[in-house]
Amino acid sequence: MIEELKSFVTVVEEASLTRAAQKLFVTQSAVSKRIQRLEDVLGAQLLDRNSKPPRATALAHRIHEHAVPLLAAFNPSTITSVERLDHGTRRRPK
Amino acid sequence: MIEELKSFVTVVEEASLTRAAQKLFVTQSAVSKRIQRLEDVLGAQLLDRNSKPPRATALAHRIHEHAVPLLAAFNPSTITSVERLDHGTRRRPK
DNA sequence: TAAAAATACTCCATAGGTATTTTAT
DNA sequence: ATAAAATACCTATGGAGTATTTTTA
Repeated sequence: MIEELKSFVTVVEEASLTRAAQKLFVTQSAVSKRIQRLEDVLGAQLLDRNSKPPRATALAHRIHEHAVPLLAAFNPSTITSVERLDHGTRRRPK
Repeated sequence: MIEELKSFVTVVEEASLTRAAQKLFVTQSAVSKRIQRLEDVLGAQLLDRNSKPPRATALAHRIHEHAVPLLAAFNPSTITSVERLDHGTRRRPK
């Protein structure tokens, strides 16, 4: 889930599926499909494919704006040591 | 992906996995696992399970704060008609 | 002991990789 | 012509349901 969101953010910032894929250590195909999936649930376009590299739409920028702070909250460095669960915090299966 | 995030938000707001599951039209089991998945990627707890219903952690509230505006951006009503792709906007396979 | 959450198990959908085709420059 | 993105195809993974067990109150 975070991966999908991170992919989107990376694509917008790199303005390139290929470069985003490299940064994310996945295939260009995978990134392409992740964006398409997002577009499908949105029912709207995130990329304008009439140019190459594709240009992020206004909607994409709006979402990007909110996605970045969320990803930051997910960043390990923003998590305090007391919150971190290294071991045995969750009930263990017997 | 949005579903997973929406589940988290719903759980925090309902303060109950069962009620969240009902609202989301999925199983309590599914919601439980979605939260656990998020906790795993975070490496931190989102819920304090020492009480019932479980209480959202500070981290959970921090993430919730950012997740809500993002979900709003994903809401169809915030998408303009020109952005919306009803048909034939994406290149069609021949 | 009753209600809620976690788990074990199974099944199927789908995310991702490879190879290829299509498209923009 | 060439580099980038989209697609077809296939496979493995993991997400979701059911049934059950554990746990809090």
